[in-house]
Amino acid sequence: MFFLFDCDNFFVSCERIFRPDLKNRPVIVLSSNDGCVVSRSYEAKAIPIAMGAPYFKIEKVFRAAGGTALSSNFELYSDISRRLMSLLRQECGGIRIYSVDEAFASLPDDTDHFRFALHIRNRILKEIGIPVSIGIAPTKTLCKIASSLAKSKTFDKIEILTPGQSLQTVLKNFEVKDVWGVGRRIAPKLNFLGIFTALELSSAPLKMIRQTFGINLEKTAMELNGIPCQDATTEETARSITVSRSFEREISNIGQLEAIIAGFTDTACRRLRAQNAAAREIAVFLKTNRFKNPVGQSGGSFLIPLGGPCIHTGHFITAAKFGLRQIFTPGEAYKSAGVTLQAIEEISSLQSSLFEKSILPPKEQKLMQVFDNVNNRLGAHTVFFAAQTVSPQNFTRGSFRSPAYTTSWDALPVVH
DNA sequence: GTCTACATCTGTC
DNA sequence: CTAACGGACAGATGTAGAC
Repeated sequence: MFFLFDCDNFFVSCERIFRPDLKNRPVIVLSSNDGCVVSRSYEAKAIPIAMGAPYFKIEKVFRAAGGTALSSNFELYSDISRRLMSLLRQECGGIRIYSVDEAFASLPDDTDHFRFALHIRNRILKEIGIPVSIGIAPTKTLCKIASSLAKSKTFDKIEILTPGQSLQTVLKNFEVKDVWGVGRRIAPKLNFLGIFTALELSSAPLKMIRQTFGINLEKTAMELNGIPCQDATTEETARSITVSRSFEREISNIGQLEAIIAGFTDTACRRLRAQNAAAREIAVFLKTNRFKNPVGQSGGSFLIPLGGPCIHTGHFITAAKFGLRQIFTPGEAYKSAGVTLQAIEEISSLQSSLFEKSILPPKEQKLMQVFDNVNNRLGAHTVFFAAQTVSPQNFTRGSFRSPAYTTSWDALPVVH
């Protein structure tokens, strides 16, 4: 059986650990630039505040209801997430992290599933302070449904789904648009074909589903029938690493963009090395404001090969700047930009190719190791590349950010 | 025509 | 006073150019 551990209102729950005064009150967390609502307490959902709503549109009604809005504090959330995942790893063995607040695990049939789930739920609540819902089922797609049922419970928040009559009833009452893997484009098409519920999708002819929608939806349909198509509770290294931001104000200055791109490249490379991995490509992209000009969106992306696996921030910055110049149009005002590292491999499994130049020169490895060590020990930007002359604070907004409670001594509140 | 590389789209949290 | 709409990931798909 698969288990899905899914935190309730994760970002809001993280904030509440250090702000007990926010309990039982409407609280939301905003995306960067305080743009959109990305996490809502139950009280905020009840107002109602929609997921993804632009803050400026709901601010009035939210404040009138006595709500508290916070800027997102990813340093805090990822630290809480790390603790949570290591607890799960300790309890379940191998886990598959699906997002900051979600992980799958697989457990033998002879365990008492409910009892085990309850044990973990209580441990996380007590030791980390976050409420989690747990969905248990023979496939991951059914786990998703189980966990959404668990969330609507008021007590225990654990749901087990096993094939049989009761599962049929659950699927019959579950809208197909809410099934994992069915999004805003596929749902209407399914509806057009007379498929409105998860049960109808599970009993549709597999061949037709495959021909019309592709292999992924076929797998989804099979998983609804209890046939696992996605295995894997094993951890894997990332296939790609992206760092991107939208800016508070639009930017048309190439020099400024270069510095920002260099900064993105630096954080991407640090994440790359933290996984003991190397990348062979970096892609750069620019975007104009899609809300100002919904048609004729300009910008674009450019992919640059490094000529072999690479871990050296300097090489990536040089490549990224080159890529930026390929897509930059003078006079254009850009609203967001980013870089992504691709063709990633674990360093341990690197094979040297006859046609590639020297694989990871030892000097470079040593240099980056020292670079990372200094920054890890003495603080994030103790040493940095000269190309990177701006910090994110200079071009993004976050007016209501909470302190770095778990990662900085200075941020701890003084208790008298 | 078919293959390949690439940008873009789709879906998820 | 006005304007103000995320970020990260995987994987599929559409298409222009190469063969």
